[in-house]
Amino acid sequence: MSVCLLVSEDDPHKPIQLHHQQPVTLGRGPETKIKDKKCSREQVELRADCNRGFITVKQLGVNPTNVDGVVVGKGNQVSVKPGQRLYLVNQQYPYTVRFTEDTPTPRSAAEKSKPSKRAHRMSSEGNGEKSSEHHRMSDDSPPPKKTLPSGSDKPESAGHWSQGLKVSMQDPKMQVYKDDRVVVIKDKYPKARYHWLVLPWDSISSLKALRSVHVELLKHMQRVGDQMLQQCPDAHKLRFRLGYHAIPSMRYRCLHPDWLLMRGGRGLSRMQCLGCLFLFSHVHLHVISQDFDSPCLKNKKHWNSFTTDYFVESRDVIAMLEHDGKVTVKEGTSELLKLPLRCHLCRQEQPTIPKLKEHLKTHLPS
DNA sequence: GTTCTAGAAC
DNA sequence: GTTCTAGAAC
Repeated sequence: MSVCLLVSEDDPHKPIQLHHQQPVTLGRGPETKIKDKKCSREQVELRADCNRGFITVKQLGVNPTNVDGVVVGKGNQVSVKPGQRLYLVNQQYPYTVRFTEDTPTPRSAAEKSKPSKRAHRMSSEGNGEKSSEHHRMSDDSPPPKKTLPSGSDKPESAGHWSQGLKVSMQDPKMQVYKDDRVVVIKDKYPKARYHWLVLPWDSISSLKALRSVHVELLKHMQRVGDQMLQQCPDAHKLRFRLGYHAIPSMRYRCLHPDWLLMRGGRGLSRMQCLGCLFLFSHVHLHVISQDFDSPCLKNKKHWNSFTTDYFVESRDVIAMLEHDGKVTVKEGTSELLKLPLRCHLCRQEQPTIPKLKEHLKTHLPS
């Protein structure tokens, strides 16, 4: 496993080593050589995710900690990746993070005993939870733990400012399946009788970001999707499709409560907060029954995103990746969302959504 | 008058 | 992504 180094930019002291998922509190003191009273002795809590290559920074002190000029805010938490600059307090004391291969430095007892493997969760978030080790699907798990609906896991604090896909995927109540690589959740707004999302723990921002190295993961996602059908009581009478939206639809929206303060007049839109952007941009496989019998299917965009080439079959994505090493999305794909409403089964055009819904009933299995 | 959509706001 | 709503369509 790699290690994380926090490198001081202006008054160089030895880089501070952060171990995977071990919280470290930093502030005024001999370790940073910061004497500025504006900086609390416990200014920030840092936690590195050495597998994914970022750290989370929680501001503990009263005065502002910044990441690239954006205020974190007391009690809030953001992620910092290599290339970003963390200012401990008041735009001063810049640090960057670097991930390097393991050094001979003695490792913690917790880490010594285990082989290097991926972690199975995103960084922990939230309201001052001290440790999530007990319910993290941890590195030292015996062979991939595969579970169907698990009520036993302790819910992880969702964090007061983030919501959406990431929270759903980490909330055990939402999970219908999980293993060491993926988690399956029910879509919060299902567009059919059965609508699951298969999400990799490793965040991939969009189809564009996929490369050959992802082939195995995508094949696994498809297998897991197929597994969902096998345990679906209506699988024999409903048709299903497994695929991706050509352009990711899960929007990332900054939900920091003090977003206005963070903007600091820099014109940062709610859609551009780096911490949130990272958390919300996430490729997901739709496993959806073809009845489209759902009150959540409300408009043309919903319909066309599942019934035109905007919806790319999982096997096509995998084939493209194997053949070309990447996935290309045809120009004009977003225009497909505006096409007239056409029944996916008999191709009959329907004037409105309510009429389409009436029509779909004629195709439902008796 | 009601139904429905598209676009803005979130 | 959802919700809200003005105004188009009927």
